[in-house]
Amino acid sequence: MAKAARATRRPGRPRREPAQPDPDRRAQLCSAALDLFARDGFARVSIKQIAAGAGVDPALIYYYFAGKEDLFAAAVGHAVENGYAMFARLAGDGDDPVMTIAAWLDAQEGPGSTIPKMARLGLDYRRSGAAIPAVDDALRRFYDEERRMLLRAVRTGLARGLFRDVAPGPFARFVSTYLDGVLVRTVILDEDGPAAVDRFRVEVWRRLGLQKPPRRRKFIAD
Amino acid sequence: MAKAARATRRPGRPRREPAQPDPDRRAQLCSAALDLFARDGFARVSIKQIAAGAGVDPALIYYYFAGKEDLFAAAVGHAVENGYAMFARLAGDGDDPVMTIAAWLDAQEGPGSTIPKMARLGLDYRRSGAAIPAVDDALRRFYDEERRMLLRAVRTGLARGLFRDVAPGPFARFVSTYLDGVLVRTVILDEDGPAAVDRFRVEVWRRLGLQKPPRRRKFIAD
DNA sequence: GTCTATATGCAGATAGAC
DNA sequence: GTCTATCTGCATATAGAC
Repeated sequence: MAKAARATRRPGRPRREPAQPDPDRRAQLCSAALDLFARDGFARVSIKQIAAGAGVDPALIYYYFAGKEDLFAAAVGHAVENGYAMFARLAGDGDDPVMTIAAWLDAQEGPGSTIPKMARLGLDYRRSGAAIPAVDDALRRFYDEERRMLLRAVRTGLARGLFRDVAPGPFARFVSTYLDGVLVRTVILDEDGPAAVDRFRVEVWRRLGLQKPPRRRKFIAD
Repeated sequence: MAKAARATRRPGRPRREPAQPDPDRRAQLCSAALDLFARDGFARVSIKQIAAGAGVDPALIYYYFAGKEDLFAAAVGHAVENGYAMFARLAGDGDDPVMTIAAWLDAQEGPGSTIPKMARLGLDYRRSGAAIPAVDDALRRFYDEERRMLLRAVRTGLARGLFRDVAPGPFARFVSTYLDGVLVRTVILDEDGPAAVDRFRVEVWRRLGLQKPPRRRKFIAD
């Protein structure tokens, strides 16, 4: 730590992170790291594994990142970007609140989806005891954005008279929380995640005063 | 298991696990390990930490257990024993289904409670990719027993005409799943767990057709 | 930018004294 | 039973060649 004043950014000597070597490679490493971190947890994943997953040498990781923690933070940031793009796609999908909510429910499952990945990353990170401001921010922003998208869909549906009267805030919280519970049961008890989401979809539709939920969409949100 | 004819258990030479040195110490080690595994996860906890937590030398762990995994399995088994005792206490508590369910809800929060501990252990274990039959069985038995206790309480309440008509199976699953979701939100978003449980209690009481939920009990189930 | 070679440290595990 | 001393291996991380 160069005490502060000016010393933090010497022009001539490029520092580890600020230099922009190969953005594609960086993204590739983030993506490989993200998959492994989300699946096995920070402590169980080695730099070697991540490098192997990306098809490069372990030492290269240290060219792009200051260390394992820095890579983790970057991977979480990468996931948040994915999430933002997904939420935008869901919300903009014809601006139909019913379809938005249906597509969001469909995005809850499958190991490739960003939503369960973020939940796993977040659980693991919180339990690590580590405090990385960039990760704290990223997690908060992700869940804030998800909530905003949901609230907007519910309010739009209410305004158009599509939904029975529900309180958007509590409703959004209820639905999000339940789906996190589904994730837990799926992991711990090896239950059928998609089936659990399907059952819940019926409950959600009932609460919104809608008819039978639409057939499961083929559309992969993520 | 002494399945294999005789070879597994030579009488003269005491093997690592079958010997029964000091049951109290063994339980103490399980308990210390349980707390740490549940809090930080298997991979982040070192034998050294566990020994320090129990106030003994790390080498002693290997006198009582065959290794870290064996200790983990024993700790999970220990937690299941705690859980059984707790469920029995909840169910036998005056045989009042309303109080049983209320006490069970109260037991959902607090890091000392076995229920969230089991959830954390289970999540961590499943993600580790390890396959330890003893742990698989223990997890299944814990959740089976919890479910049995819940179902019994609901059915008793229905039989006595205390509850509005609900389907016991789906209801039990719904409540358990939601509470797992509360755990996740509590950990990831640092939400107020007890407050979330209190809110949910209102919803549960409404579904059961009961009046205002009772005040939070002082009784610590665990 | 990417790799080879290597330093360093710590965690799991064992042998053996007491 | 419990501890001291120690071995082993792997993971993070760096130095430097290409």
